[in-house]
Amino acid sequence: MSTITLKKIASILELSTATVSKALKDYPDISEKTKTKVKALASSLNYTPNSFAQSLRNKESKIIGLIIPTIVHHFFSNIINGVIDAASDQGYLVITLQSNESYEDEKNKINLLIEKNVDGILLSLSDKTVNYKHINQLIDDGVPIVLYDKISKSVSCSKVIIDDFGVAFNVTQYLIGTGCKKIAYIRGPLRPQTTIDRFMGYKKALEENNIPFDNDLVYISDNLSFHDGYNITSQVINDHDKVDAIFSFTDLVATGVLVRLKELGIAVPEQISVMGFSNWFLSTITSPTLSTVDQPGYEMGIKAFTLLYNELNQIRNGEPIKHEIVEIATKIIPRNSTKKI
Amino acid sequence: MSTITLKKIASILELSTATVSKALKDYPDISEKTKTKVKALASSLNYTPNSFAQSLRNKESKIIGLIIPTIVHHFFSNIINGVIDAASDQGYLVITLQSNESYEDEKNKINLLIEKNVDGILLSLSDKTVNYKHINQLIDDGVPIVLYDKISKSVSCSKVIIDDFGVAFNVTQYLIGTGCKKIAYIRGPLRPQTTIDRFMGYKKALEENNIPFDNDLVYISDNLSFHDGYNITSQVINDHDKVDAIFSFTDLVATGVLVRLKELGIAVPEQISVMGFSNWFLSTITSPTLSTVDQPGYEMGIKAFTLLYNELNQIRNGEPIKHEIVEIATKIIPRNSTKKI
DNA sequence: ATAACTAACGAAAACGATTTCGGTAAAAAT
DNA sequence: ATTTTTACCGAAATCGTTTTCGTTAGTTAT
Repeated sequence: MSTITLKKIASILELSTATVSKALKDYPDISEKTKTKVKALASSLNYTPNSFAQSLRNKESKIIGLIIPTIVHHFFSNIINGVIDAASDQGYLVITLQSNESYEDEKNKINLLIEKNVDGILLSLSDKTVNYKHINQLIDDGVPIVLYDKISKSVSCSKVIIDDFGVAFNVTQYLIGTGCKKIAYIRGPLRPQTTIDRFMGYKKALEENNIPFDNDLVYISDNLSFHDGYNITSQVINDHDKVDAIFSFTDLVATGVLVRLKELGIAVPEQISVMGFSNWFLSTITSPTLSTVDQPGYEMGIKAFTLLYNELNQIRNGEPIKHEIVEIATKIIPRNSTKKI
Repeated sequence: MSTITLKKIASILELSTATVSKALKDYPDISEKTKTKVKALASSLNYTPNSFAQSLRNKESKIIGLIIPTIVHHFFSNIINGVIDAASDQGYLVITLQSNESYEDEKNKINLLIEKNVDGILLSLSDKTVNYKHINQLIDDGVPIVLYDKISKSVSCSKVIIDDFGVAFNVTQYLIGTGCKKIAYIRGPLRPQTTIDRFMGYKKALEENNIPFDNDLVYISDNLSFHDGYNITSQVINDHDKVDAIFSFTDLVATGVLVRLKELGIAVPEQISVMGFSNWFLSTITSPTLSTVDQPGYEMGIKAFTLLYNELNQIRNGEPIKHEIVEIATKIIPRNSTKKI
């Protein structure tokens, strides 16, 4: 009932709190005899240090903040999972918050975390964030922060990303390798770096294969939804003849593409190949199953925490802080919505 | 850079920290003049109270713990979302942890949260948990806890549930209403209360319609996976003639059922109706789309936090703690995998 | 003019854990 | 026998906020 403290243990053993504290942490200036005595009593009394007092004294909470654009999302769920696992391994706990792809929310949530004195923050930028003052402010204040997935090149901090450019390049190359020549591309919103890089990869691959880039073949899906994929597909078919592939920014959109193509009686992949991105679970159960790119959220989460953890240690040891940029490997997962090579 | 504290403000204004503290919290024994002076300086200096000191002093962290069996799961993602939203509204932050459906993990994660002095815990029991000592221990220690979704009737605390029995009863009734007479049921693991209740609801509906219960029509899916649904469907077709409906514990399993039936050339719903449970997103994109039951995770999350919050307030006010059991409404969502009434 | 209030502020003691800097005893060295 | 070590332990200051209980100066009442 009544919480048990160092003072209580000390008074029972007729020692000082200083001695008890040091005994529990194996300080060399405490005899083995009292150490074992103290430890025995502490464990029998089920003593756990008051974390508030520890945090106050040590100036660290052993808690980190994680800001996710949208929690209910397969990829980001995996990120959360990875972060929490990696953090637990090092004795850190994770407070998760959601930015809802809103700049205001992002700022507010960051402030909440700062007020709670988290030791560091893991952040994926909202699609609406175009101003990075709030992030740079954090960095100036010495709050360790690492950006993951949706990053900005104009912020100087550690980052975990995938090689969006390279992957999009390879995917396009792959489609061309299966004989596709007129590849429509459904891209995401204009601003985020990921959407820009993937778009550039797509474009570059066309160039290298001497396929003229046609801006009319590029469609924008603003909210990356099933319905966007569905509707855009109608447009694609309406606008163009002989499109033989649709490469879509994310699996959810690609699923909409598949459904619409089936309605239109267009054979996949015989007439049109469809390629997704992210390897959501649902890509394994569409018909036909969806070729896609594995985007390893769990690993990204692990890595993001690891980078943060490194910076935390650098700070603790008074070393200069080294920012690191890590690229997570991805791979194409061919399934039945694209032709065999 | 250097963190700014009450003491610092006090010395600048030549006041005591006591006065500054009270001024910021609008104590009546501070003059308006000094209040405005203090507040002005505090905000211009961007003062935020040190949460560690506050927690230590006030004995509350304004953080709650949330334990989820598996994070990467549509229903539970929605729970997380609801909890976080409801908590933020009241100034609480949420530490999320995962039990991985393991009893040991569940115990350990609870301990981590307790050591961090969270103000309360939201818990969904792991499938492996059959012993409730660790939970009752918490309750005895006065830690507010509310169970959600996967609960136990033998623990006395607040709970948020859906009426599993009633829903399963209604679903079965619904299938019978569309003309089904031989309904196979794919249930979940034996122990959890939700799986028991849903099974009982299924059974009861058969009884009330004078359809003899046949235990051979009940299959167990231990890990509630797509593959379980797929494989069990093979068995169902192999074991029985004239099965005209398969009611499955969760959408993921039902999706496996759909895929396997399609492979076997069995028409859905003409030959066999398929019913899922949970209304995952994927149930809207299967072919045919899956009839299911809406299981509102977001609302459950909100409600779960609300119950916890109520208990927190009762404790703060020294009132007796009242446990509450809330049932969240669910509804059947007919789609194309079942016949029209 | 004295007593009785009121208004406005501060001193100081928590909350628990950590750590520096001594201090005392016993053991070893001279 | 005296000095120097060594081995152990404790006092006390901190971390930053909160809150009780005074205290003082100024007001109002008698």
